[in-house]
Amino acid sequence: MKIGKIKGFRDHYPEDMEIRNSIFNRMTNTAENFGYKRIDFPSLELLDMYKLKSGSELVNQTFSFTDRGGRDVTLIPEATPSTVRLLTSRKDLPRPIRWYSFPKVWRYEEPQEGRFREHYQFNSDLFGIDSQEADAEVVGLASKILDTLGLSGVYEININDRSVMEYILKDLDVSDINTAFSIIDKYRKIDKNSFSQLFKEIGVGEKSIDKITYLLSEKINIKNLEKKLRKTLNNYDGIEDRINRIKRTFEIINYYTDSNINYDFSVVRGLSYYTGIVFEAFDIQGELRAILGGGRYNNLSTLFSDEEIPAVGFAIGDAVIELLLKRNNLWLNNSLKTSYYICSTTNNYDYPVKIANDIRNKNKIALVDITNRKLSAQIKSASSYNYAIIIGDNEIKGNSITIKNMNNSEQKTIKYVQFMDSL
RNA sequence: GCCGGGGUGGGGUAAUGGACAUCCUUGGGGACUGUGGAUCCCCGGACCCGGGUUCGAUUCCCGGUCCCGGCCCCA
Repeated sequence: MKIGKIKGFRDHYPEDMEIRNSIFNRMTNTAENFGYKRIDFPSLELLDMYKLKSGSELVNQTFSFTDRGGRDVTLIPEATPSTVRLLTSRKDLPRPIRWYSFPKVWRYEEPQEGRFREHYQFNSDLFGIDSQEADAEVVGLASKILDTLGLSGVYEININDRSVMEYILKDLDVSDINTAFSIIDKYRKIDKNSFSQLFKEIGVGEKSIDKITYLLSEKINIKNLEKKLRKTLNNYDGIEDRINRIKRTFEIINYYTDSNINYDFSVVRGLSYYTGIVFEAFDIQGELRAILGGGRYNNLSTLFSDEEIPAVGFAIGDAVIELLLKRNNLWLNNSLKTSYYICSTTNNYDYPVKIANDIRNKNKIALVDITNRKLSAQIKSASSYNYAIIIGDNEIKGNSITIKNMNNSEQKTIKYVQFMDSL
């Protein structure tokens, strides 16, 4: 009987993993170049960790079960709570703290384009500083990662601020802020009438709805942010400091990337724990769901400890990135390691094994064909490597190797010491 | 959880209520006893699962499952 795999889960074969590794390495390497240190944590956590955070229907969207000890546990649906748990468990860490992680995360939802039940998620966070510099650094790292993957010009980042939105909504006499956020989150998915209707249902007047719609109607250049708010709000002065900070944040982000950065009032993110800046990256053509998302969550730490630790971070799932890279012909292996496939026409492998070892000591790829097949079959196997090295009685006697470049078929026999010196 | 479209060797496909299920490709081997990606030959490998209708089902019907996509939700 054939055993299939579980819905929404993926297998990855070598030809896929080579590229995946190469892409993932570029992402982590960029984070390390920013001074971020890697952490890791269990794939299984207590369900309470997520109940604390939001409660609601979250539990239905996780892979959860009761273990043999009667504990309710879940495969982690996101990295942030675990990251904050690690943070609050160590009081001795010098701040600011820059961490990244690259776990698999799980969500029990119907698979669709760019979404699986298991996926890799790159996360990075900056703890201990609540400032425009910290906000800009994290947005900057996010864009730098996309730039490093070759996506410059293909994406844009849309930024908003939860505290600004809260101020605006209060200024416009909206009382049910949380529901208002979830309506705003739907803005780009539903038509204007339904949008207005939802706001009416929570008792928002038509004038306010018009103003909200006016703000959300388009992504704007940061230069126009103040003007637009002055025109809309009953009282602008109370938000002035916050707007100035955002303007500064945008200025600093310009030092990290040339990509388009917009202010977009419709970006609020689904998570309830965000307190300041929130941002998402999208492909310019708007064909895919968000490439990455993040924001500031200053009070999440209070779920685990008494101390409030400022935090700002973001996450990138591998699924949408993969789609986007493939659409732009960037899903490529950029590993530069040279590879050698050693063919042997004798069944004495002493010399080939020694050669392979020496090559590996030079940090290059080498493997020995130990099949005893005829040479033509071995050469065929070698065709996916950079070089074939042929070893027979002649080479053994002469302390030499015959090396064939598999790209242009050029072949020569040289002394072994000469070959090693050339590596 | 809901809706739509799908499921034939590893990948891509053809046909069929009835006999050994088609072709391409990949893989293994050979023609070629020390030279690959050409050609030719040989070999291996498939009807998603269960039930129903039928003398007989890969084919028709129902259910399930998985895949693709959409909704809900979004970490």
